Amino acid sequence: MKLSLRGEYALRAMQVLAERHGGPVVSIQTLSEEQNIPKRFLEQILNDLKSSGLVESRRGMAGGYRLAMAPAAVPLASIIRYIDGALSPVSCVSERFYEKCSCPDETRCALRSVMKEVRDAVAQMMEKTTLADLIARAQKLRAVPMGPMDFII
Amino acid sequence: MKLSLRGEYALRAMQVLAERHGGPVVSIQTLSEEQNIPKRFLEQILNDLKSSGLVESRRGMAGGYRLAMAPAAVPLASIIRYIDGALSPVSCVSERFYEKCSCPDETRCALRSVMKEVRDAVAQMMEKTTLADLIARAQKLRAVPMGPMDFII
DNA sequence: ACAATCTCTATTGCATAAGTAGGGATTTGT
DNA sequence: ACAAATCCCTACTTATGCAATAGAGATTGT
Repeated sequence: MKLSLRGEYALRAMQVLAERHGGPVVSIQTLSEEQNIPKRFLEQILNDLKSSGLVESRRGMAGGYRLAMAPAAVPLASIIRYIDGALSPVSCVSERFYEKCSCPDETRCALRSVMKEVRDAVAQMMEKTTLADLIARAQKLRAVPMGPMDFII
Repeated sequence: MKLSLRGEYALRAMQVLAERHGGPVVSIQTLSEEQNIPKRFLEQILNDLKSSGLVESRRGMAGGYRLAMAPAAVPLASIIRYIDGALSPVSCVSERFYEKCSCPDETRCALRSVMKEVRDAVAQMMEKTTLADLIARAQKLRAVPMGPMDFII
């Protein structure tokens, strides 16, 4: 039930790009250092994201990456789907990555109906949360930076 | 974001065992045929489930497996967690399989707070749904066997 | 020209998943 | 007692995908 590291890196990089949206492009170097992501690996991931149309790049000395659209227009689901594939726990309930499963009767499969609800919950969450929401959350978290336990010393 | 095949097989086998709860034990052979699961692979899985205490076995000629407890006492979450591990999309939000992540500040990570909500949604669903619920669903699905489109011809 | 960047393809190493195999132990039916 | 069907256990194989690394090329600003 896990996201790949690749997917996690993609989300984190995209969040940084979203925070700097409007400013100059951000280099892999910067993203890599800021988020502790292996540079060469991140390079691949950003290349994929570029193919997806979610980011644009600028080459050369002052090159780097930026979002291809406004943060509010990019749901997390798009990023994950492009990098990792299905959001569904089993592919027989996936809308975009459907594959037949080996169970005797898919139409009457009780497990399938449960998994469909899980899928819907996850998809709805990932669909409605955009990079802009991520930025808003980050701001709130900065405002109340510490958990309750951190005041003990 | 996917369940392993191993996990899916486990759930399907457990569902059959739940349906036959109270009756005689069910052999691997039967489970394998009924659910189209490779026999030898299923054998391993059932062995694992036995170690977890969720099923009991009986050896010998009329041997097989049965649930170790009532279907209503077995949430899907227990099965998945035992076979596949965490329900969380990233391990830094997992309650039982927590691992530190590589992001600069976990306590203020916006992505993490989103993932935590996803985790909670999935966990709640898997926790509240038991094998007994699965049986109930299966009965409802048998009562209304076909989807609307199936009436066209 | 040069340096910093992105671009593209390939390769490697590693872990895990999925499935297979063989032989042993236990129970039942005859 | 014996055979047949089953579970039990360990090991092995094979495939797949993930994570990371490598090298050579293209683009841009100075």
